[in-house]
Amino acid sequence: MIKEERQRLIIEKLNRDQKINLLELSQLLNVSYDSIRRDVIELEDKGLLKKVHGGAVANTYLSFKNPQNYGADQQEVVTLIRKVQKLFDNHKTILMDGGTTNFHIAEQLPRNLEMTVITNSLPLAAVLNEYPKIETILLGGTYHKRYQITIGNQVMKQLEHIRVDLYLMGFNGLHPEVGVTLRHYEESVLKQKMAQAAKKVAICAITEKLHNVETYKVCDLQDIDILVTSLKPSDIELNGFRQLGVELL
Amino acid sequence: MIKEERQRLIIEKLNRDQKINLLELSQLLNVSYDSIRRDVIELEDKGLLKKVHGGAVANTYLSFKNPQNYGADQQEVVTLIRKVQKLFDNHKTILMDGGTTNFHIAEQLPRNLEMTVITNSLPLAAVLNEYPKIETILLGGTYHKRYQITIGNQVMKQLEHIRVDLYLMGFNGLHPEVGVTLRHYEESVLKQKMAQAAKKVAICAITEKLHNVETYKVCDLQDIDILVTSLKPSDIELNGFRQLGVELL
DNA sequence: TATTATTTTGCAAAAAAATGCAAAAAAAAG
DNA sequence: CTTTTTTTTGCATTTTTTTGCAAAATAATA
Repeated sequence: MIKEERQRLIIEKLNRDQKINLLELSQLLNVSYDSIRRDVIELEDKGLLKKVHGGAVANTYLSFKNPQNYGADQQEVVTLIRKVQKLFDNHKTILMDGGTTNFHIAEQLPRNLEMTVITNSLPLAAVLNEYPKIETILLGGTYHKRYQITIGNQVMKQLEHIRVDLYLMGFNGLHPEVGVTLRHYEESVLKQKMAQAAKKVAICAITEKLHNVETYKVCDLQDIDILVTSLKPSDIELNGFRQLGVELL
Repeated sequence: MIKEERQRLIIEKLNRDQKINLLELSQLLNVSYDSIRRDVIELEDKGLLKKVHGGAVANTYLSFKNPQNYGADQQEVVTLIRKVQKLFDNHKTILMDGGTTNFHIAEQLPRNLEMTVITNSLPLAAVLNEYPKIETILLGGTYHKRYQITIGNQVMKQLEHIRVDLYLMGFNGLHPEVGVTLRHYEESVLKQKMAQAAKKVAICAITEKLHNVETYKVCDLQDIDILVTSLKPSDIELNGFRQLGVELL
């Protein structure tokens, strides 16, 4: 039996039962436990299921997260998330702001990652709650209802006393000459401050946002240390982005 | 049976019965008492239920949204909430901490109330989000997963720069001689600080909490300006609570 | 207060996961 | 059709997680 067929059967069974048991499945399909386990790892990497001790469950199992409609570029988002995960390391402290990209990333982290996340996003704090070994620090301030983040002077002040290993910056537009841009002024100021509080700044861009320009500028491309995209570093789309000091992933 | 399957069955049974018994459940699922107990702890950490002695009940944050689930003291809670609403006025700034009581109060406010609420509770911020004219300020700090509040030094520091009209204090025990008490040390210290930041301090007590004493003391009864109960001010139960400076509602 | 039930804690056995390795199978190259 | 290279697979070993148990601490109840 070829791998693809096995994986198809796994997904089918998962859809029927909402859960699978590795041992049971290996006996049923008459292959070694390890093969099934490796299949499940692959399927998890593709974002098709969630691996748990002893088996796997559907992605939405026991979770209040509404099934994500990644939309057309689901595959791109999955690729992106896999790449950006390399930036997460045990014992690091990472600053993450709001936005859907960061939210998706936070949903897909390794279950036992041991680190500290500082954020001004309430949905992010809620997601991070699921990870037993992640310590979450929330930046306090005026609560922005629409974006579900805290903003304002108080957030700025707290940032002055913070120094993190990495800032994963959310944004709206990224252009080789203009730099990183945002649709909202207050956020753009906040993000500048956040960048100052970090040793390194990374941004994670879906292709759609490349070459896009919005109203308010956060910083130049040169101020970004790491740019994560789903493209190969040699891709034509990235012409102009290959600059001194910007690491392409 | 994998852990996730068990946990799902627990949640399902909980949704059906509104409460579960650990012993009963361990026999039903044929696993040790400890496993079930550990499952319940995990589920509580995820905010999916509330652990009680010998079992668990549906999470009040969620279940109270469903009026059917108010349980025995539904009527009392409704009376209380109606009374406490008199403390909320347009153009006031109120400090509210976590706890189910404050959560219920926040759920029932007049639609167009125009005021500012400062809080360290994430569920509270989420609820207040529904009111178009309430400005919410979130106190930032270390996120306590179980209670879904921020705690620690950072919260304390922010409180130093804050002065509010009223602090609606959540608590565990209230006794005429001992004063206001709490089950957790860190929270008790925080509440002291919060009380200092307010012109007036109010507490809202269901009868169950009257005469109750917990481990950590927050303040004396004299430090409370307003005590809201569902009882008449002349009620025998309130003997000892009628003290100089404490206004009974 | 005594008594019972429940929770907490530490511990050891069992189950499962991760890792490294080598044989087998498949694919690619010549 | 071989040979080489890559991928897949199963197995043994180590590490981690889960589980059940028992003693001690704590909470509820009579």
